[in-house]
Amino acid sequence: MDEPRWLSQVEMRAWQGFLVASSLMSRRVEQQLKSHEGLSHPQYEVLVRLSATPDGELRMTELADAVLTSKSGLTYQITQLEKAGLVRRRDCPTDVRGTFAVLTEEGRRALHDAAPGHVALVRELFIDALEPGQIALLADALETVGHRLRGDDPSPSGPPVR
Amino acid sequence: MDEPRWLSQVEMRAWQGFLVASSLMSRRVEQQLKSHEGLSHPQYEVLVRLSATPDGELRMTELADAVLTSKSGLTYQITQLEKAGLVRRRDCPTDVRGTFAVLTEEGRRALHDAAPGHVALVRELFIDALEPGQIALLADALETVGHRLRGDDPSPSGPPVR
DNA sequence: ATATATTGATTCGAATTTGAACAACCAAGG
DNA sequence: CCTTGGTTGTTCAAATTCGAATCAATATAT
Repeated sequence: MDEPRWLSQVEMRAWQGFLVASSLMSRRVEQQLKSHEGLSHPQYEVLVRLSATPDGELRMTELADAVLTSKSGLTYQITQLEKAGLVRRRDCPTDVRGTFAVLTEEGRRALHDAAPGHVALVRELFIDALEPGQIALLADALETVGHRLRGDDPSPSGPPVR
Repeated sequence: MDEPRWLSQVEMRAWQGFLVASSLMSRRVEQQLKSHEGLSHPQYEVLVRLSATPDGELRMTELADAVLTSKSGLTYQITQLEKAGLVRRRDCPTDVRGTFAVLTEEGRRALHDAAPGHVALVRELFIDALEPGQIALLADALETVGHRLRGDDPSPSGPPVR
């Protein structure tokens, strides 16, 4: 790492743009959700994931992976959501250690109520700021980056020695 | 807002991709910086901004705006950096209320040491994952989104009446 | 069967973030 | 001059995040 390849101007713009967009978008989404249904963004994501499931339930670890948070972070959020009545915990019948997070009816309603405003904001600040062609390219590019970040990666930087 | 326009599949992919990339990238960068020079990402950004200045100093409010953090958040980080000896505070001569954050020599060295590893990570996970053409498109798209988020916006939704 | 390793979820402490409240101060107009 | 409004940075409490440690239970291997 003696002589690093610095970023070109356009690479810098992309990276800076990414940081700025991430940071500002995150705050706007957070504020919007909090002011509407009193949800945090992580909480909203939890509800979305649960609702996307046939039974409205998911194991804690699976859910933590899905919403990209630590296990302890999810424990905290589920506790909050449980206090709010939007989710409840259910013990796993086949594994005593396991716990399901289950979407309640009230949780489903909260999501139903929060979704339109949330989508409207995302559309206003993100989607509608861009040309349709840009959206498609963004989707591809960001998914590529996501794969590399996840590690389901064809070559992290030269093939793994195995 | 009675009947919201939901996201199309490709719009969903773009948005999800953005969330995933933001979240994972943020964590990776954080870990990398912390393990190398013991800096957090916000702290690194502070050092970068200060070093980009002729005198290596910036008013607190300006700096807070530059690194996209709240004023109180910056106060906290500068205090941390001051404890670490990488930054010091200097009272503004012309405005008693004002404070400059000033990069110390040690701070400059810490940035100098941390930068290569940081850039290498950004390159590995973000830049080098993409084709040059994708980088350029990302740069444009994300800057557009950034402008809208900042509000220096030609049309938040319909041109301003002026 | 029994020892060993792995997994599932929670608890805990430390670090960080935000917005509101605050105190002191500058700037401008009357 | 002096009031009025906006600015500057900090303090404060509350919420949230993470990783390490923990404890129990399960899976695996011998």
